[in-house]
Amino acid sequence: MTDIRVRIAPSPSGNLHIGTARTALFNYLFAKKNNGKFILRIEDTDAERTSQEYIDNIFDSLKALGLNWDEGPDVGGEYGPYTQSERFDLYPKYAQMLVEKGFAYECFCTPEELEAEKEEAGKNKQPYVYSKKCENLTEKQKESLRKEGRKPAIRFSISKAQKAFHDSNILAFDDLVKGNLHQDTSLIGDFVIMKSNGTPTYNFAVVIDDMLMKISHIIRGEDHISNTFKQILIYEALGADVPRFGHLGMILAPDRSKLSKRHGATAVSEFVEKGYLTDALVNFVALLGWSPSDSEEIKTVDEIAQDFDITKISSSNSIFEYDKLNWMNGQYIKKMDLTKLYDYAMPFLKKYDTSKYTKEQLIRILEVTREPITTLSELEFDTQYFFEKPDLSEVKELLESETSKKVLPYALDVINSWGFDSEEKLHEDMANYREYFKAQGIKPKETMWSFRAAVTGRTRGADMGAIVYLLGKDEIVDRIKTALK
RNA sequence: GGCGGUAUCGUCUAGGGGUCAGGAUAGCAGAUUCUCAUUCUGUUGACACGGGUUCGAAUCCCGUUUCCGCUACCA
Repeated sequence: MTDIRVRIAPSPSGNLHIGTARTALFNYLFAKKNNGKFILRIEDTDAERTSQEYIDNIFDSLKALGLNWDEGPDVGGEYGPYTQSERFDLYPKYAQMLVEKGFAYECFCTPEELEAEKEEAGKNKQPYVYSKKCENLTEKQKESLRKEGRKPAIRFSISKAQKAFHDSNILAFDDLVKGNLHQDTSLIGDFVIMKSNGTPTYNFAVVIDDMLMKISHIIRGEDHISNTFKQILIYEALGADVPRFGHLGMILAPDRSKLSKRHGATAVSEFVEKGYLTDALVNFVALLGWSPSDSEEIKTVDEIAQDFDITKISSSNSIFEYDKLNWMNGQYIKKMDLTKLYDYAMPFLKKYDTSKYTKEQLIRILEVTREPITTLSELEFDTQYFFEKPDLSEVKELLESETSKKVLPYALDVINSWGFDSEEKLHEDMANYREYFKAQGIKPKETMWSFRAAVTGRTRGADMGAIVYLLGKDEIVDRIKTALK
C-alpha cells in the first residue's frame, strides 16, 4: 500500500478561513488515523492578492488549532519547495510534455475572440465550451500567429485524454465521501493549463504539485468536484497515479449563503479575537459533518482522530450556527486549566489596571467569573467591578428598596467583625448575615441582591464571598456607603 | 440555462424495510444555589413532495422540488 499523504493548500489572499480550517482538520484527522503525513502548501500564484501577513496568519492559525504539518514551507520536506511561487519553473516542462504527447495544444485566441464565442453561445442558449479552433493549427499557421506578436496559452484536450483512457465519454471516480461520481466529459471545454504569460492555471498547478508531492488522498470542499474531472484527466495524460478524492460539504451561514464577513467572523483569528478557544473551535467544526461513535461530543483532536472515518462523513452542507459553538466554548472555558485560562484571558482585560492584584488573585477572579460565560470577551464586562467602581444606575431602584435600606446599613455595622483574612470565614459571616434577615422575613436571595447591587452594580455575578474577599474591607465599606447616598 | 451534488427536529447529527425515529444544541417548564448565570431534571419539535415496489416505506425505485456548487488565460 502506498504511503498516505494528504495536504491542505490554502491561498494566502486572506486570513485562514474557518472553512479552510475544517478542511485542514479533516485532512489532519485522516492522516493521523492512517499514520500518514499532513502537508502544508501555500498557493500564492496570485501575487496581487498575496501578502506575508496572510501567510503568517495561516501558519499561526493552523498551529493554534493544533494542526501541525509534517512538511511545509517553514519545516521543509523531501518534496519542496512548498510554496507555489517558488515552483514556477516546474510547470512549463510538464505542459510541454503534454503537448508532445498530443494531450495539449497551443491556443492563440485573443480574449476578444473568446468573449465572442461565449456571447454567441449565450445567444443560442447553448452552454459554452471552447470551440477547439486552435487544436489543429498547422506549424505554418502558428508561425504566422506568432509573428503577429501573439503569445499562446496552452490548452488541455479533454477529448483526446478521455478517448485515450476511457471507453466512453463518461468519466467516473469513487469519491471517499460522496460515493460514485461521474460526468460526461464532452461537456467540458478544453481549458487553459498555461496562461499566455507563462504561468500555470490553478487546475494544472495543483495536479503537478500534488503529483510531485506524492499526495495520495485529496480531501477538499465539494466546490472542487467539477475540477476533479479535469484533474483526473491530467493525471492520466501525464501517466501519473490518480489519487483518491474526498469532497466535503460546504459550511454555510444561517441564511444558507456562503459564510462571509456580514455574518460575523470568518477567519480563525477573528474567532480567537472574539474570545473563542481554538480547542473549542476545532471540536465544533469537526462536528459539522462528522459524529462520534459514542455519545461524547466534547473531544480533543487526538480523540477524534482515533474515531475518525472519512467514509462516514456527512455529504451534505452544514450551517454554521453560533448556538452550539457558544455552548461548547463555555464548556471548554469551565474545564480549562486555571493558569492556561489566565494566559488566554488577560488580553481581554487590557482595558483595566490589573496591577493592584497579584497573579494568584487574578486567577481567583477568573475562576469565580468563568462559570456562566460563553466567550472570553465576556470577561471584560463580567470582571469590571473588580477593577472599577460599580455603575449603580442599573440598580438604582433596587438600592432604594425597603430591603436595601435595612440590609445595607446593617452590613456596615457588622462588617468589622467579618473575617477578611480568609474567604472561608467570610462565607460563614455572610451566611450569618443572611440568616439574620431571614429571621425577619427577608429572603436570603433578596438580602444578597441588595448587597450585590451595592458592591457590584449588578444583580448577578461571581460568588459574593469571593468578591468581598478580593475587594477587601475598605473597598466594600466605601462602596456600600456610596450606594446608600 | 447546462452540468454536478444534496435532502431526518430551528441547527448539528444517529439510524435505516416493522424503532415510542435516538443524541446534542437552541426553545419551553421545573429543581438546586447568595445570583434572571452555572448545574440538574423534565418537555415541545423531524424523515421535502408525488407516484410506485411491498403484508408493511422515513428507509428501495422513478419523478418533482429545494438548497448548494461549478460553468475564467481566479484560486
